Amino acid sequence: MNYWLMKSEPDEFSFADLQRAAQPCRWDGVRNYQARNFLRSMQSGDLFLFYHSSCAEPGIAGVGKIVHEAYPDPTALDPQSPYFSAKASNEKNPWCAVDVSAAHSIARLIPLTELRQLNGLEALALVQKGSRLSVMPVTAEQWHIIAALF
DNA sequence: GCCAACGTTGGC
DNA sequence: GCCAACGTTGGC
Repeated sequence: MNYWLMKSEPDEFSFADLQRAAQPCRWDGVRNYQARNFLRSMQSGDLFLFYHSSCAEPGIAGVGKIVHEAYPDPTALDPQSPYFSAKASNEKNPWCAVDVSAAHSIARLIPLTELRQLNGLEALALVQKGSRLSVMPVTAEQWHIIAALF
């Protein structure tokens, strides 16, 4: 089983939204090749840290799990979608999505400022200067350091 | 709202 | 293939 971290703007889709959902939710709209490649590596059952970005309190809001591996992202083909991509066609869609559900809630949001202070997370792209990667792997070691705060 | 840093585009 | 210009991300 692998661990991941994925960012979402809570104004768009928050961890609470995922918890409220009756069914698995599609994690779509990823339009960066490096992030896309990580989506493709995901397996059903993997856990991920649900990170809130571009908001008043950036940080980890909860834990989700992957319930369906990567498949072509339909929003890339939808001209009405903000994630529409002229590069994509039915025959050849470079973008993909996964399905996720909430795994468990955590006692409090763990702020980015606190994550930056932890030892052992230096290699995590999230805390590296200038990094904008929205989907990234988390090692078991990194996961346990963070999970100790749940 | 500001701005640093990044990824992408497109001219050459 | 280089690189300047541009658009986007995302913390502050």
